[in-house]
Amino acid sequence: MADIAAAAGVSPMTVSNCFKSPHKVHADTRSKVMAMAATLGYVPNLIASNLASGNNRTVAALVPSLRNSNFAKTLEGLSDYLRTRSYELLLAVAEHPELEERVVRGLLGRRPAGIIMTGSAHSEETINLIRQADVPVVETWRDTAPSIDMAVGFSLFDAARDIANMMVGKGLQHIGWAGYNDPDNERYVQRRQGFQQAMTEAGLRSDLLFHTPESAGFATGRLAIETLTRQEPRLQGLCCVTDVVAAGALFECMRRGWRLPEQFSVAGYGDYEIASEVPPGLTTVKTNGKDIGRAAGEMLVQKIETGRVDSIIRKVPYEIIIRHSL
Amino acid sequence: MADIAAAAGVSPMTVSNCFKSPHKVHADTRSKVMAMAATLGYVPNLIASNLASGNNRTVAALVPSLRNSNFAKTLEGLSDYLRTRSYELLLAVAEHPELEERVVRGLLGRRPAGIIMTGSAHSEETINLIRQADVPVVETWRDTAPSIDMAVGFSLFDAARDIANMMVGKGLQHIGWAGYNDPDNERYVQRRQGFQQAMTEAGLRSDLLFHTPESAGFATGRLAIETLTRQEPRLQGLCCVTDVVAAGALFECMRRGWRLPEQFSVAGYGDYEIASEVPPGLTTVKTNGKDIGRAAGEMLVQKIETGRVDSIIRKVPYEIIIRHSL
DNA sequence: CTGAAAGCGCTTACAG
DNA sequence: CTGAAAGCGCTTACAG
Repeated sequence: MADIAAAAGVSPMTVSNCFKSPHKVHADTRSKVMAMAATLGYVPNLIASNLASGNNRTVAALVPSLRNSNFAKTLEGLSDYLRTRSYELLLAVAEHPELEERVVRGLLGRRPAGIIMTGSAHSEETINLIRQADVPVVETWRDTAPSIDMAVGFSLFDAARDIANMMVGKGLQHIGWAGYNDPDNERYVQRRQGFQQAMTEAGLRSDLLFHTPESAGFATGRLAIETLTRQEPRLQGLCCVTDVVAAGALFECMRRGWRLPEQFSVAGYGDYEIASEVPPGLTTVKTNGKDIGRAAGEMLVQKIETGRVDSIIRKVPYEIIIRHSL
Repeated sequence: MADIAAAAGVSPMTVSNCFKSPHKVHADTRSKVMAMAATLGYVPNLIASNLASGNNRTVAALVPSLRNSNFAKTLEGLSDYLRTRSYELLLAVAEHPELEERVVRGLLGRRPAGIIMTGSAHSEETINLIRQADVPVVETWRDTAPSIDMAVGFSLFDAARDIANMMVGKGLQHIGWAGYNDPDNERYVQRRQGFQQAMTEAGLRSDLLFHTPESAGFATGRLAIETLTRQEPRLQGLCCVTDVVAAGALFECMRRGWRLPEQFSVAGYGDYEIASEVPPGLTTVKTNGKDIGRAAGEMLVQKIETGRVDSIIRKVPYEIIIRHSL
């Protein structure tokens, strides 16, 4: 900045004003300064600006994984919104909860204006660390009382119960669950509980459960059919924790030559792209990750800029998409 | 920092040393300072540190999309590596090339120690902007001469030619291509050209091409079969720009009751999870996005810290995975 | 081993 | 409309 001030024959203060409050400076000097800045390829140093002004237009996001397309969509929705508000995104991926504290410490050191957290249970230390930093936080994919500050999402429990109820409504009597067995992941636990609730309410067995680690992906659906049909040969349908698992189940049905939905029913979760393309089309819960990301950005920026927010919890709708697997 | 210096009865300089060069300070004063820091919940302000020391442990990454699982994997590999080296990741998603310059300006303002760019053609302005900033840059998913500084990837052309050659080797005479028609995306163009090269070398038609926008996803495979079989009823195989397209083609084959590979062959690209699960198993090119991300991180950090790098271009291997679709 | 001085590149709050 | 002074929270390069 000093360079361009010298080159343009003005004070650094005037250069600063050209960028921050252009109306405060005479058009002639402004154009001289801007021309100089352009030829020197000057880009204002935002970190010096942050330090001096005390406001940092960056938002930190903590996600457990980028593989998960829900989180990828959330991040895209967030990123799109932040760009419109000229905030930058500082991203940290912490697969293991043990890494979390160290990672959060790294983020906090950059003094972000706000933090977005996604999924997973958070440790006591992490939560304390963030509380002490006294920075706005929104937890995504959550509609229950936020553990720190704000939350945005929908009830995973309700969504799973709704689609399981659809299976009950079709008259199925023997319905299994194919899920992932990560106990740290409360989102998976909530879905399974929603399924079980629906079964219990209908007076059906709620213990036809099959779980694998999340890494199994498509294979989970196949293995669930193999295992649960041995356990209950009258099995008529499978309710799945994600569309990936459901697609795996559908592939297994194809291999076995089962006709859907006459001989067997499958329900998914997520409405991923594959849901509409895999024959015969997957009936599933549509969850809008991008909307969650945008809503999280809106809440966070509102809190950062005004100090308050309309509501501590924001709900984003989900819907059941009916196709032909059920 | 001043607070904890006062509370511990030492100078700010000593507090700074406790964090940066713990060996330089007496164990007793150090433990007193650290205890004070812990009770006050002090996290060093890295942005002030950056400004004073002139080195900023953050790396900026520019990606066109997070939906693309190749890029998500690259980012994960990069993020994992950067964490081990205590660098933070500043992420920007710029779908449209027009946004690129503005986004890059935002990143540069944060004075990152290095930049990772992914995919897409970059505009002249963007390239000049980055050159002027004089910061190390690695372009990923590219094995040709870097447009700015360094590159890591493999030949998308070679990989596509190799798998197309496998189809030729099976004796197929009428082979089509199903791709995406984004001319800005040189990665898609290179794959199509690899396919065409193989066809030309084998003396076969290289003009059985079908394209849709990338957003069509699975549908592209289905539409390609519908369109190309009308154009060439003897069509025996389809070479696809990604596994998603190939899976869409496979679903269409199932709907038509075609047996693979006897009646029809399909080749994919990417070895996504779906490739191994969709019946009858997709023969495809395995590309390791995570390795590319890690290699990009290694090159960049080496350049940042030593000022030089072993090689300006690094190749990451790909391989053909043989299953039953071909 | 400890700390006083100067400065990183900006901005805030003024005075002219 | 323009700019001199002081300061953001650290670090560098020293002196003690």
